[in-house]
Amino acid sequence: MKELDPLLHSQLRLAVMSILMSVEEADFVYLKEKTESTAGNLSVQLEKLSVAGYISVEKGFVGRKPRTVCRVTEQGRKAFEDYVNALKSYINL
Amino acid sequence: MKELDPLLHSQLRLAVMSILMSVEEADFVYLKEKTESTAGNLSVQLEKLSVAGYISVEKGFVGRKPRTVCRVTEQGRKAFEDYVNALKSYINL
DNA sequence: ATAATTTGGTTTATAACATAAACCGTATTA
DNA sequence: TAATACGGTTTATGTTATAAACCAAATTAT
Repeated sequence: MKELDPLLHSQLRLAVMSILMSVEEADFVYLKEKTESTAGNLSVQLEKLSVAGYISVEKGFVGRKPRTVCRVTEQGRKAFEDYVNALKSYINL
Repeated sequence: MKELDPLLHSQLRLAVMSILMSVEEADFVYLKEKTESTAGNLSVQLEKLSVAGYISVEKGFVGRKPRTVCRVTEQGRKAFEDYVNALKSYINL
């Protein structure tokens, strides 16, 4: 049985990655709404994905309001695909 | 995005359930080998699945050696199927 | 004008969890 | 009879997820 990448095997991080896999880019507010997570939890998990190199996080301003934009990286895309393949050995489709 | 049953969203417990879904019954030693887990970890996770009603655990003896046999329950089977369906909303298959 | 609330977050504290290490009783082997 | 292995359980430890508290800036209400 293959190992399940612990960085992806977490509900919130998986949800974030899942969204980013299908959307080119998404900002903090959008991710928070879509995942129904708290801001604190989301902030922590985005940081982890970012440190792992699975996503890029751009912190900027729109007018004077902060705006954090996330994108999945090539590395993240690959990790996600590997994770899905590993999962298949657990839940025969 | 659907919730992922936290009891199943754990590598070892998922592996155990995955095995039990396809095998009628399996004993402790078999599960330990298949999952490559430590006995301690396996013991703890089996207990959790058992308390949740997802598996039945029969502790008996073969001669004087202990033998623990596990089976998935109807409730467990349903929970596993629900989990798989929930997963599909994360990793579009 | 200023006090209260909202927005967009981060940091810190806490509780749950996974895992490993230590242990136990019985059997077997040296 | 001493050491090792088998089949586990219990306890301790380190991570992890999550929530709570906080912060700065902007907006709304008084």
